[in-house]
Amino acid sequence: MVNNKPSNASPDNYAAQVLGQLKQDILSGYFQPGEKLVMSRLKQHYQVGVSPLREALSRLLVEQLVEVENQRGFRTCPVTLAEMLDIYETRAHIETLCVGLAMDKGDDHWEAGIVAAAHRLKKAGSLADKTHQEIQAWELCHHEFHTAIVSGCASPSLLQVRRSLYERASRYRNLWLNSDMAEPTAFFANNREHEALVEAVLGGEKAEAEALVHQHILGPSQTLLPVLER
Amino acid sequence: MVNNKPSNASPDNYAAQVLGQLKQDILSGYFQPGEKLVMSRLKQHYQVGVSPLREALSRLLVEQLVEVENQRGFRTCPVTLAEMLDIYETRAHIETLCVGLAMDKGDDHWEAGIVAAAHRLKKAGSLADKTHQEIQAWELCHHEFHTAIVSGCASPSLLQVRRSLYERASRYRNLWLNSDMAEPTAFFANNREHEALVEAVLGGEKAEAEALVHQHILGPSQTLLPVLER
DNA sequence: TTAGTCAAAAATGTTGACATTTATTTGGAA
DNA sequence: TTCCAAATAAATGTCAACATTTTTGACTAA
Repeated sequence: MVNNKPSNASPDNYAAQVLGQLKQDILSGYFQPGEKLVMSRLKQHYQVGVSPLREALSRLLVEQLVEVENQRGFRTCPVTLAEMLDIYETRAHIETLCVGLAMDKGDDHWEAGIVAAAHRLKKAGSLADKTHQEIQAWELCHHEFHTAIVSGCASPSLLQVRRSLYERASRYRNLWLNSDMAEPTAFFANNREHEALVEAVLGGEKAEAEALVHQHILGPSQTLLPVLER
Repeated sequence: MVNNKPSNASPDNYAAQVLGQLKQDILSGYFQPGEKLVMSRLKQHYQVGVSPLREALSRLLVEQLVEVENQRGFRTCPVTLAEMLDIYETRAHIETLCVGLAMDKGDDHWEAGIVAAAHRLKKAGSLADKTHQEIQAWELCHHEFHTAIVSGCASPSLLQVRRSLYERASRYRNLWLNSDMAEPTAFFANNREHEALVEAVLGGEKAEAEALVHQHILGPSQTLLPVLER
């Protein structure tokens, strides 16, 4: 457990701590799709006992990153083309819904947040010739940009749905980024799309904004196809 | 654990078994909102040990039915007016989205399923003068009716979102049903609404169907207000 | 080479014990 | 009566041990 013994100074018990690590290792591709998660190996790798591991895996079960079979233990969920397409389509619908509601409810403060996030995204530069780490950093900035836009929908339950779907989609994105066929600039939109979206959102052109964001989310799924077809 | 020892004949371990019971007891109101879930008492009540209980509670954590604080254990999530309204609004949006997509994608087989479910709902009769058990049975039939309609959207991830929200909303509905102010006929729509919805869906009137179902889901939330305001 | 059986090894899921933390109670001082 | 500190009781989270189940490997027969 990286010698990070739970104490009063730490708000997380072992289960909560190892959850983050397990999730990261699944989403990043360290554990392969369908891989058996053997307790003895996890114990060694994460330096934590069976009970906290089982608790963390129980949470990942609900988040659909692992599956379990009685007496046969846990394994990472498989990845499939059908699921990837489904997740991306659902994400596009949800994002569109969020943007529309945000535009209905948003105020000046919300608009300022968008402008700031758009600025940061622009400063994050182009994706050409970036390392894997840099691409992940860029994507974080990109995600925060979109999060700023949808934050105006002011619906905790809807935003939670959005977060969960984003996470599940990130596994597919990483699977592709880790492959030898990844070309980041083919997946991630250039800055013109972002500017057009900001313009539509701030200009109150709801139908335009919705169409733009729907395509913005759904479009890149086509790029992921090849990694799931072989 | 009702002497139901896990065996090869049973696909569920203790954690999976007690999960169902715990969830039922939270959603039905046996555990009050904000109630501390004390392990020693749960052990006695469910006749199962700490580990399976913690695993089950870890799953309920993700499903937002319980919350946890390190070293202070688990407790049921509070219920709030704001959350109830948010959940119902999100449900209305999601249901509308599902219906719209189902109408885009549905086929004859899907339509037959709707007609059959509508028939069963009609045979389930009126809600006047029904016992608590009978109301729950009616609601199950009602839910299956709506599920038949949305099933045509053919999106597993979107339907999972729908199921999760329905579950969270059911806690609020039960809270109200258990109160001394419940009048079921005030909450549950009469059969005319259902017939109108079926007519719009099967007639391909998408905008009409979407408007009807949106109101159908969102409307009853007003009835729940009083139980959360005191 | 394939299929089946059996034994050994590995893995799973659970329990009771226990160190630690939190909550409650008791007693004393102001 | 209220507040605070200390003691006690209760609760939490984790672990090693272990019964049970599954998997693997070896062997034999066809």
